Amino acid sequence: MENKIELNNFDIEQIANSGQCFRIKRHPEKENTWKCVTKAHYCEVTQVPGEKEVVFSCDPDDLKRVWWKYFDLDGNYQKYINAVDEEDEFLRVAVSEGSGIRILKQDAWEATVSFMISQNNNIPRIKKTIELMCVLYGTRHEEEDGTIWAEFPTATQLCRGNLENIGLGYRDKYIKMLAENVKNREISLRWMENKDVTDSEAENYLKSIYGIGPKVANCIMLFGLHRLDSVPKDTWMNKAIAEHYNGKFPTKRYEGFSGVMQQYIFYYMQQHKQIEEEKNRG
DNA sequence: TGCCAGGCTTCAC
DNA sequence: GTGAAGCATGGC
Repeated sequence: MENKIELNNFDIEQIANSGQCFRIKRHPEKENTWKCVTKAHYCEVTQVPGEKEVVFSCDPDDLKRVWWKYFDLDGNYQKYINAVDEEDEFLRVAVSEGSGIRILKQDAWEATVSFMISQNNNIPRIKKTIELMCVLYGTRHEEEDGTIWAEFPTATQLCRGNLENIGLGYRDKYIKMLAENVKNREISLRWMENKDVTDSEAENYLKSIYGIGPKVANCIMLFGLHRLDSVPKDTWMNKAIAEHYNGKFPTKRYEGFSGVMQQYIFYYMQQHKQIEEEKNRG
């Protein structure tokens, strides 16, 4: 079963490389194809770079129920792009280079653990560690064609596993405590999915968790709770804000979706970091 | 090889 | 409330 649809402002490669998720992987054999997992669902997404046509390998029901929401396909990203300040040359370029990015609606639990791991860490290593965690402790599945994949481990599964020596470094104690507290229901992430909960209430609750500070809290809010006004400030965002915004990003101007603008900037910074490194290598 | 990474906790002040 | 040290470890 297969679904072929045309999408605007959707680029699976940009999404995979935008640093908001760590489990979308390029298929090693199928051209222009990416392997995606969320909760207990697996899908292969195929798109020729620059083309609007996108093929989802899942059945139509899963596309509608699961992946449509995951990729935020009801979101009007052209509206966000049109809102960019014309005089903001930096943001205009960043948006034009990452116009296929969408803010994924990831599972809140997975986002919380993933971004806890991400602190003071590099993206290749984050991906590797999360993959190992999934393979070791997550529920495994096999597709009809033999593809094997694993769910992100639940809190209970993580409590059963050994979290040392899988590359977590000093963060293992944060994950261990979080998993135990979620398992014992002393910490709950679901209540923050309620729209009546304000962003600052969610942020303060997240920051009260051992191992979560302002940056990780905002990542969880943006990528796991789809609170689009959250702006995570990591070393790259801080660099961009210092160089182009005199130390203060105009969140007010982009009220309601400033986190989307943040993502265009983060992606731009990542892309140009790579370009600079390649230049330096010759 | 040494510096850096989608930072946080702890402690001094 | 602010500032600085310490943290594990792989990527480059």
